[in-house]
Amino acid sequence: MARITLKDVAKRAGVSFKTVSRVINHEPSVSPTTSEKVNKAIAELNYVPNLAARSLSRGRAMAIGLVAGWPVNSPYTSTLIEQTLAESMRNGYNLALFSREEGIAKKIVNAYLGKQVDGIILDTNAADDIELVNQLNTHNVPSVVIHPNCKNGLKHTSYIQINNVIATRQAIDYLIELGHRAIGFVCYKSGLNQEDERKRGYRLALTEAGIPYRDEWVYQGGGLPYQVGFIGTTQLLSNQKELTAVAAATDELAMGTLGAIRQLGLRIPEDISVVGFDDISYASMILPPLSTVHQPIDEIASLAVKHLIDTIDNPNTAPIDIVLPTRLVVRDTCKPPRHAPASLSAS
Amino acid sequence: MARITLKDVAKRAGVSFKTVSRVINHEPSVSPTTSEKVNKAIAELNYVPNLAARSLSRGRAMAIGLVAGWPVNSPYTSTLIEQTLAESMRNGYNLALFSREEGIAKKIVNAYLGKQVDGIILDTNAADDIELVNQLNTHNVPSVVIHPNCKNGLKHTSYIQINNVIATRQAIDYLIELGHRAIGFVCYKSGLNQEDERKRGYRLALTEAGIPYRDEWVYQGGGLPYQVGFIGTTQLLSNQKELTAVAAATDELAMGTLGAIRQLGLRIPEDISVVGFDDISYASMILPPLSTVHQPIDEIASLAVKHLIDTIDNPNTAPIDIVLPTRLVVRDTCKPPRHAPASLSAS
DNA sequence: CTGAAAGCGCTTACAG
DNA sequence: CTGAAAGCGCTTACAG
Repeated sequence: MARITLKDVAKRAGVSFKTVSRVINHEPSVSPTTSEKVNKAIAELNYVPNLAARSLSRGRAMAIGLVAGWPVNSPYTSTLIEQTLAESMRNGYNLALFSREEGIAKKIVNAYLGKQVDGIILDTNAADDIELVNQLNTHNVPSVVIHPNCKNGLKHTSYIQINNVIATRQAIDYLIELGHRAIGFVCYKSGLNQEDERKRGYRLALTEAGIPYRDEWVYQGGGLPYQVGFIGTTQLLSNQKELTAVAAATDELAMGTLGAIRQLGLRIPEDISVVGFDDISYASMILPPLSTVHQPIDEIASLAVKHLIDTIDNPNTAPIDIVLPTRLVVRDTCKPPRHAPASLSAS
Repeated sequence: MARITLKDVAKRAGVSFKTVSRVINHEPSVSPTTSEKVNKAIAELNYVPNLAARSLSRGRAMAIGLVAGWPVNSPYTSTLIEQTLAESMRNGYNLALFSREEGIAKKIVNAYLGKQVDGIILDTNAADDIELVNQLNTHNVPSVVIHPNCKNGLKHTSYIQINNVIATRQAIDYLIELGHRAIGFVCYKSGLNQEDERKRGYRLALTEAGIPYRDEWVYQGGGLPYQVGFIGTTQLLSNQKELTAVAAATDELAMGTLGAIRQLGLRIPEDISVVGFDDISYASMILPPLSTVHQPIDEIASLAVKHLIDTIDNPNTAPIDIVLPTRLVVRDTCKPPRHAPASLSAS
C-alpha cells in the first residue's frame, strides 16, 4: 500500500496539487465545483495529509508539550494531564508528555528547537523549576507556567495559578460559620509555596475570627500523603480533645484524616468535621463525600492550552498572569459541633 | 535567532553537510578527527536536528501513541501512562497521548498514516475496542493491545495481559492458608472479562479448598469504585456475620472496604482481613498498608513499548501474545481469623 | 480562481 | 572515509 499523497489526489481530481493543498487548508479562493471534485477524490483515495511534511514546510509541529509533576499518577497530576489532553485535542494539537528528570531543561528546549512541539506547559506545583523556566525564556519557547513557585518577571512566560491563602480561608471560614472554634490543621512540612500559603490562610482565618492560633493544633509531617494525614490526625485528635474539626491541606491528606477518625472510633461528621483542599475526583467519590475547596484544574488546563496556542499563533501576544478563583464545595463531612457556642459567625 | 541547520554546522566544521549527518547518526564510517571537528562545531553552534525533517525523509515519527482508558486519572490508567512514558523516553521515542472518544479509530489511523506516530499501544482494560483493533490491523498499524477483552486472532497485533483467574486465586489461597473459610468478595457487576475472571478465580479457590461457594458472600455492584466497595462491604458484613475476611476485586474497591470496616467499628486486620487486587500505588501508601496481588504495570508498559519499537524497526517481527505473572504482596491487612479452624491449609 | 517554482532540513542510495 | 544528487510531502510567496 503505497502512501497516497497530494499528487495522487490531484491526478484523480484532475487539478494541480497546489489546488488540493488549498482545499485541505480551507483557503477561500477555490471554486465550489473544484473543491467538491477534490473532496471526492480525497474521500475515494482515503487521503491523509502527512503532518511531518506540513510541519517541516510550515515550521509548526501542531503539538504542545506538557511537563508534568512526578508522580504522574497522583490525583492532581493525572487530572491535569487528562484536562490538558482533552483541551489540546479539541484545538487540533497533539500532546507530548515529558517527565521531570535529569537534563529535562535541555530536552524540552531541544524538542522545541527540533520542532517536535510548538510550546510548553509547565506545572511547577511542588517543584523547583527556576532553571527550567529560565531556559525556556532564554530560548523564546512559548510557555505557560502553572502554579509557579516563584516568578522571575520574565517577558515571555505566562503564569496561571490560584490563591492558596484565600482558598484555605474559604474552608476555615466555613467551619467557623458552622460554629467550630477548635480546628486542627494537617499539612506537609516543606518550603513550598502551596503549603506555606495554605497554613497562612488557616492562621489568618482563625485570627480574624478572634480565635487565637495555637501551634498544638497544627501537624506538619513529611512522607506519603495518606500516612501524613492519618498519623497527623491521630496525633492531633488524641492530644487535643477540644478539637471538633480537622482541615487537611490537600484532599490526599484528608483521605488519611478520614481513616484515622474512624480508627479512633469517631464518626464523620457527627463527632469530627473534616474539610480538604483541591477537590480531586476521589473527594466526591468516597463516603461520606468530602467537603473541600475546589481547585479548577479543568479551567487551568484549558486556559493554559488556549493561551499557549494564542502565543504560538502570534508571538507578540502579551503574557498573562492570572489567578483563578477557587470555591468551597459543601458535601457531607461537616456539621456544627455538638455543643455549638452561641452565635459566633461573623460576616 | 535564525535556525541552525546541518549546513551551518558543515560550514563551521569545514566538511560537507552529509558528513555532519553521519556524525549525528553515529555512522561508523567517519574518521575520528573529522567527527571531533564536527562535534565541536555542533556544540559551539548549539545545533539541534530538526526532527520534522528527519521524520519526513526517514518516514519515521519517533513517537508512539498511547490510547489509554478513561478516566485518565484513575490509579491504573495514570500509572500505565507514567510507565509507558518513562519507557518511551528511555528508548528515544516521544509519547503522544490519545483519549478514547468518538471517532478515535479514524483519528488514530490518521495519526499513523500522517506519520505522527509509528505505532500504537492500546489499553483495552474495561473497554470494548473490537472495532478499533480491527481498524489498526486493517491499516497495518504496528500495535500492541494491553488486557485485550477479546482477541480476534489478528496477524499484526500483539497482546499483553495477566491471568485474572490465577491472580485472584493467589489472594484467596493466601486467605485460606491463614485459616479463613468465610471470605466475602466484592466486585463490579459487568460483562467485562476482568470482573468475570476474578470472580471465577474466587469461586475456584474456594471450591478447591473444599469450601462451598455461596452467593450471599458475593456483592456485585455498579457505580463508583469506593462506593461500591464501601456499600458492598457494609452489606456483606452486616448480613453475614460469619465472614472473617473480604477480598475486593480491585484496590480501588478495597479502599471502600477499609472505610466500611472501620465505620462498622471493626479493626483491620484483627477483626476482618482484607485483600485487594492490582497493587496500585495507594495500596502501599495507606494505613494499614494493603495486602494485594501485584499487577506488573511497569513490566506490561515496558514490554509493550519495547515490542512495539521492535515491530516498528522490523515489520516482520512476529506478534507476541504474552501472559505476565502476578504475585501476592503481603502487607498488613491480613491475619489468621480469631478462632482459626484446626489446620486447614492444603498445599 | 489556479498553476509552476523553490524550499523546509534532513536522509537514502550512488559514486568515488 | 567523504561528497553531489535526488527526494521525503508539503507550503509559501510569486505569477498569471
